[in-house]
Amino acid sequence: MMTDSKDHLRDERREQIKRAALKVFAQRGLIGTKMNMIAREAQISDGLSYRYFKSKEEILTELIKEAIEGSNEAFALITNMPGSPIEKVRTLTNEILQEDNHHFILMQQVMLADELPNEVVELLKTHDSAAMINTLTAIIAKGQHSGEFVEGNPKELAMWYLTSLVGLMNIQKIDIEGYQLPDADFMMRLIVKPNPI
Amino acid sequence: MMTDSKDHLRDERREQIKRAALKVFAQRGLIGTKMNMIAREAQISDGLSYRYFKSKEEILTELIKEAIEGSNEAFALITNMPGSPIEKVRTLTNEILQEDNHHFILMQQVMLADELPNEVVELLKTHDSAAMINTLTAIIAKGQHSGEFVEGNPKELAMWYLTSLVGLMNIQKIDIEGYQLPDADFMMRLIVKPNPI
Amino acid sequence: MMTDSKDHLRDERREQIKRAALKVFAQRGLIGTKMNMIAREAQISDGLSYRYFKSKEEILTELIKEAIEGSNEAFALITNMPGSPIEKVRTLTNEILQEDNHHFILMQQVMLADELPNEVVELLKTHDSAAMINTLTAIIAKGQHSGEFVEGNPKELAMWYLTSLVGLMNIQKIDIEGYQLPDADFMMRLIVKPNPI
Amino acid sequence: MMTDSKDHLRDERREQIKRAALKVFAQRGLIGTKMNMIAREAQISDGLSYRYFKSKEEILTELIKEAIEGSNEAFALITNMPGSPIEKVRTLTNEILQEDNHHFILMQQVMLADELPNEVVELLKTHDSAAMINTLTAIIAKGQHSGEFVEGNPKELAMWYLTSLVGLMNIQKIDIEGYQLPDADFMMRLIVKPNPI
DNA sequence: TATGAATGAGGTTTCATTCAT
DNA sequence: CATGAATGAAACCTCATTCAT
Repeated sequence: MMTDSKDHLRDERREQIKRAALKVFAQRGLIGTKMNMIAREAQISDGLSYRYFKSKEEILTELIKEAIEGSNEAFALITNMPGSPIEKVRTLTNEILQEDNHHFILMQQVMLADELPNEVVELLKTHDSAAMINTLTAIIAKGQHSGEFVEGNPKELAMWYLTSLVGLMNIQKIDIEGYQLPDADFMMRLIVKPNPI
Repeated sequence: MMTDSKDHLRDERREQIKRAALKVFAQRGLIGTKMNMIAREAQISDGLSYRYFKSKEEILTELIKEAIEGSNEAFALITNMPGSPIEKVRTLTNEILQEDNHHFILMQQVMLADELPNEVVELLKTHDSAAMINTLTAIIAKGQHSGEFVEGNPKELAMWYLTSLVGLMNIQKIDIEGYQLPDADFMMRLIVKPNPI
Repeated sequence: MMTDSKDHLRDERREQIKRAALKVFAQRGLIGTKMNMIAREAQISDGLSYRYFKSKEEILTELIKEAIEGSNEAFALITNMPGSPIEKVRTLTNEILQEDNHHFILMQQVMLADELPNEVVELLKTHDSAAMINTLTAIIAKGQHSGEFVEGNPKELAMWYLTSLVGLMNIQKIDIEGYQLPDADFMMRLIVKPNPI
Repeated sequence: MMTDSKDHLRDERREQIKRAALKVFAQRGLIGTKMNMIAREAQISDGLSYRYFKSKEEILTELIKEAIEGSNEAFALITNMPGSPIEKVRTLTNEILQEDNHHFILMQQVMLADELPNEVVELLKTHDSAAMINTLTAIIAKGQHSGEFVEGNPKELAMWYLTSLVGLMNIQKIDIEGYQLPDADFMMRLIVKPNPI
């Protein structure tokens, strides 16, 4: 039907705008991102975004919804996957350390911001960053039992590991000659017990 | 004397405003920081900052000047101090991991920003973030020779270590129940060769 | 009595401030004049003017009152003085062309301004710049009869002469190397019939 | 073509804003002119000027550029034109005494101002108000030789004549019932030797 | 639907006025 | 009385949003 085609086109546009917005939000921050930057990145005119989104706020809200979903999925994945704690942490780490993973940066910016749209605040309650930490805490505790992970308060280890990882993602935006992200095993040295030879 | 007392008061005020501004800049970013936030944080009226600083830009510029000096000092310190590479890295790490160390966060924001005041751009040329990395690279290379540090491209290790550390500082602003920064030795697991038992 | 001495001191201060204000108003215009400029010119602190005048507006109002009085006096003088029309115009011209005659410049600025304090507006009604022109018109008409002045509509001649003169006063503020005001006889060439030889 | 039409519209708007600004600057002075006055005069919203000019300063700078060009042209004109000194001065005088000639008033305000944008200061160096005076001085000297002009220091005569003329332009803004500018020959009485009969 | 010009609320800065010392 | 630091309303400027084409 006609409508389907129309809807399809409309969805394409929305995705195009969201992709552009995510990139700019991640690079410039929530306030540093101007609507005309999003428009330029999406190669559309200044006014067009408003046919697809009510406001800058709405774009942000949708992006955060996706980010939360992505994050929840990532944690569901490692909760449910088979394998040793080390393998689970490696999977999670690789998930986060993707070159084009802007969602985690966005989440971080959102958590740092203080004046958020109400709807975003509501969304964040469904996310409970503590849940992420608790999941990882459980895995680490298990790994400690099996002797794979270093000793220490598992919750603290989880928080330190996650914040290091997310911080690293954030910092990668700085333009340093020849910089590339480390691989998962480098970061995992923080919590994995060294191989006794 | 009168003059001394006046000058003293003036300097106190300037410091008060800079302290407030540093805190807000670190939390909200360069653009996200509004002058009225600085004023509120410093508990003064909106207009008063302008008796002490020509503009928001001038406040930022002074803060960055201090941040660069602090960073340069930290690296000079570990370059000149006696001791093993491990001890040097531990000193540097502790220097960075101070609860109230907003300067590194500010530096990071400055390096991420795209439209900086000219004077700040000039200042940054005197800083050369590469210098920081090179200093650490040399120490790591030496530590690799003496077997203290893990193998791998020393420059890459330096960059990864520094960005993890700075990212961690940045992320600590997020309000997580019971979160405190890790100590130096936790982070140093990233590059220090484990003690063979 | 004590009070007399106090009042005397108070009046001195008021004069000092008014002198300073007149100078600055004439140089910088009504809006261009900042209260701190007046204070600096009067060599007093920023706040002190407010012990002697309710506001910037009040200072201006008093200055204009004086300017109007001065202008009225000048015209009364030439109306009543004995002598030929030429001598009367010369007296008036010299009155205006005084190096330190800021009052005429102030009057002009006031007449150009559009947002004036109400009280000033009231004052201006007592001045009626037309009165000045009418006085001069009468003198010129008389001088035309006696053959001293050039032909033409006497009112127009009066307006042109006065505006040239006042404009000249205004322009003298421009810093031109070696500039000094012309004397009365130069300006009077505009309306005085040349001496037949 | 599309682009041409767009550019054309843009230029029209810029001209509209400049016209409005010139009128207001001439009437209210550099500091007395508020952006909202320009907007109201141009019948546009407060923010729109900023799509066409970076700042109030830029508007002023462009206007001054034009004023300087106009002034330079006027003096080039009389330098190069054939004719007697009297005819040259008449041409110049008529050039200045145009009802809608706000440029000379603007120039005067600029020369009176004390805090000018840097670029304007640079521009003024290309203008050298002394050049204007020197040009006129030369013409007057020549006219004195041929007996057309009155005796006296030609440079002084030039300065007095010009300042009277410009001051007159400035003063015309005052709203006097039935006032109109004099013609060139009236003003030229200041320096032209009277016709002996 | 798509454009980009236009609007106006909000952030930055200035300065008349007040107030603690 | 005198000072100059402090205040806050108003001016300059930016940018999210609307609207004419």
